[in-house]
Amino acid sequence: MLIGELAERAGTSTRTLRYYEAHGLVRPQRSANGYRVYDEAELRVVQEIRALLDVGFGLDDVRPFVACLRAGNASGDVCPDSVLVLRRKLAEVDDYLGRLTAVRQQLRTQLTHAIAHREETCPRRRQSAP
Amino acid sequence: MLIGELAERAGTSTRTLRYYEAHGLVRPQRSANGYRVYDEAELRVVQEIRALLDVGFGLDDVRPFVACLRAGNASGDVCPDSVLVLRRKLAEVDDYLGRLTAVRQQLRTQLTHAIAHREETCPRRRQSAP
DNA sequence: CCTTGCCTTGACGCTGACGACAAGGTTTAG
DNA sequence: CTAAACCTTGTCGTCAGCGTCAAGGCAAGG
Repeated sequence: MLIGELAERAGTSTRTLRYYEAHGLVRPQRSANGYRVYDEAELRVVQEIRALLDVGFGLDDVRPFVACLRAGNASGDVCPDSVLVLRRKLAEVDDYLGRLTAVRQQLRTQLTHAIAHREETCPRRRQSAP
Repeated sequence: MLIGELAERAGTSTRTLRYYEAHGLVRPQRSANGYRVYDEAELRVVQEIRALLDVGFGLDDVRPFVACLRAGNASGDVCPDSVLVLRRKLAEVDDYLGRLTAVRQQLRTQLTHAIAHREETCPRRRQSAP
């Protein structure tokens, strides 16, 4: 399988696949003319990468999952290193959820405050709300 | 007040203040020698900008709030344009909260799945958990 | 032979909010 | 006279995950 086919089957671009390779996540063979040749297993790997990136992982976070897949596991998350990353990410998400909730609360407070002061002076505002 | 003093009082850098000016958020006068001269009101403006950026706003979002302050209002969020931005941001935050919650759920699922398959083959793993 | 359609490496662009420098002018204190 | 401590504009670097040319090689069909 050449890079174009893999890109299409994985729903990405060739640029993306070369980028992953440059970062050590995908290792194709090379044919005599220098073309990248991928085997079927790499499709799984690329799909795993895409799924994790979509969820908010970085390329560095993805490495253990790829290694886990390459080690012959059916899914990339059953290895200890992957679990560590999963735990860390879950903690990050929880933390971010907390801060985002606080932000949301502040926004609501500001909104109610703003609406309570609707009648105050505003720039170029002459119409009054019914 | 010169740029250094404002930066210190606002808890930012001079670079930041020049950046805000380049983006039309702060308008200092100039003294004879070309130095930027800020009046007291600009401190409030800069503080408003910082507060909003901390909460996740972009510089473009901040503009209506600054205009509102300049229009003589005690706080920057009481003007209609500011309220629009607040509403939009609240919606964005809500949306992001939803997706983040879904991600969190997926992470938890993956974790339990991974732990359930602890005994499977993993790269360089010889010790068994007690 | 020529075109089409793959593939290769290399290098710049993008987004946002600045940090970090460079090279120089001004003012004040000693 | 000079050093210190301000200030000015300008430009490049940062982080991430690519998009987007550019310039060229290789293979197959007409």
